[in-house]
Amino acid sequence: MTSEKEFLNAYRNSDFPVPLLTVDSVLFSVKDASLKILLLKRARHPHKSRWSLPGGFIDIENDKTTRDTAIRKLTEKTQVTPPYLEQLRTFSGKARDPRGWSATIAYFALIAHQEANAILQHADDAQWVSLNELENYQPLAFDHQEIIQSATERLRQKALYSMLPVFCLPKAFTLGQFHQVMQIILDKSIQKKSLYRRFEASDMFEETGNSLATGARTAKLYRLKKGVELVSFERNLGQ
Amino acid sequence: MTSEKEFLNAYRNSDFPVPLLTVDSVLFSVKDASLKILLLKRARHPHKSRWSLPGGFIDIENDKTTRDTAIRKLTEKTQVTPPYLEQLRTFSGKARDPRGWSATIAYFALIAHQEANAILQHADDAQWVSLNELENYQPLAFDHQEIIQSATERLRQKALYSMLPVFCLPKAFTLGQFHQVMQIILDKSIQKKSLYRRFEASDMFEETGNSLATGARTAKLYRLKKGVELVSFERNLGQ
DNA sequence: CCTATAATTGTCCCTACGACATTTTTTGTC
DNA sequence: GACAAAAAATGTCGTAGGGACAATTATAGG
Repeated sequence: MTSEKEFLNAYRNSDFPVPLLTVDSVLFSVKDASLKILLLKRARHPHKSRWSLPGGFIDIENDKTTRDTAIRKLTEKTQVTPPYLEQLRTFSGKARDPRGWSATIAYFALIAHQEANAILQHADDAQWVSLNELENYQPLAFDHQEIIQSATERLRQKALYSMLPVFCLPKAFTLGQFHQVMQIILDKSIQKKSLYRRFEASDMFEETGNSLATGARTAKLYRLKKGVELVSFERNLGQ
Repeated sequence: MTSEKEFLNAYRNSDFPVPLLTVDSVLFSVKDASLKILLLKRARHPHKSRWSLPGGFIDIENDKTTRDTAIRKLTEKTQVTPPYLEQLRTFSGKARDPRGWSATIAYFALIAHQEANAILQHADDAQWVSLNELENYQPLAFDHQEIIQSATERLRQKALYSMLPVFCLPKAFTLGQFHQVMQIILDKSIQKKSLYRRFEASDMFEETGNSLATGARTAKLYRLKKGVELVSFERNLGQ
């Protein structure tokens, strides 16, 4: 009968074959009136030079959790940490990676493209790709097509019952901008009045005091209140 | 410049330290008027003899995906595959397992306790534990407490906008039983009328033709229609 | 046949969203 | 400086669907 201490001393992780484990993120943003995601051109095998999601292996020394991995990989490219990041789910299987049985923990994130544009502007191995133009980037690496599909569904679902899309806007934004972003993400028209009612009911925002000339009459600017949680509503928007 | 083929031939998974990867499931059922989960007493190190969720390592040879792993581990104990199984999320980190950096892909499942009782009856290392009595089983192995917490929240949330709890009932069931199960899971009273309206609107069920004497008037028995999907409603139930 | 009890159905209320009209505010033009 | 244009912001009313609870049935057991 061995003690737990003895057991742990004798334990070798690699005594049997283990799956590969990675982390990948779908970073969403709204730009030029369409919903886009960040894609990177793979510099290495496998699937070299295919387009892929930002991600990679866990750094066991430095990543406390896979959330850290996701943030680290996103920050490498954008230089900023996205204001919203949530785990989607894990995709696994024998066939999804030619190196062998693997699993990837997928995250999805939102950011205002203005805040993530620094280097991306001139990189030809990193690009904001509209979901409608994904077909021009096929085949994507691994099962990233499926991950993107799944993340998009989740984003749309959440947009129906929360204010999630504000994280695609800059720190200060107008209701009009929010309305637009919401419509772009959901890909359908939304009643302004319904949205504004929720906006106020959520109690997540405050006026900055300034306003913005969007063309005609100026619009009040709002920002997230400090430390608020994302509120969920009891009903979904829209038809 | 190496080709992908050459790269793959040279590739060794274990050239750098990798995390442990496991799969764990929270199997829910309703029994004796309370929501219970299946716990197993660990037979081995680490955390030997603590109570834990059913789960374990992926069998790279035989599991096509982690869903297979979850089912395999659940079936070992209950001899039946649960009628509902969904991925929750992955829990990871340096500290959650004394063997080292690890991740577990958590699933949650529902089953009618009547259908999973065969062996469990007399096993003293497997037990249906009410969520209210979890404190008597502490400390649970690893971070299983947190996983259970998270799974319970998800189950409750889904119960508010779907018929999910029917999977805790036998193949044929009455509306009264469904109402009870719903109330037990949500831990609050639910309007019968609202539930029945949804039940019909979902169009997921059909009468079996039989009825059941529950005491006074007999109640019609229903069953899931073949091949239906779980319907989601636009609003949440209840205050 | 009568009664108790649970199953099932009926009604009316209330809330939050949909549709769309109206008013307000600002910029720019002549 | 008055007016037109356009988006911002607000008002109003209809409606769907859940909440509350009352009313009606169907059975088992005397």
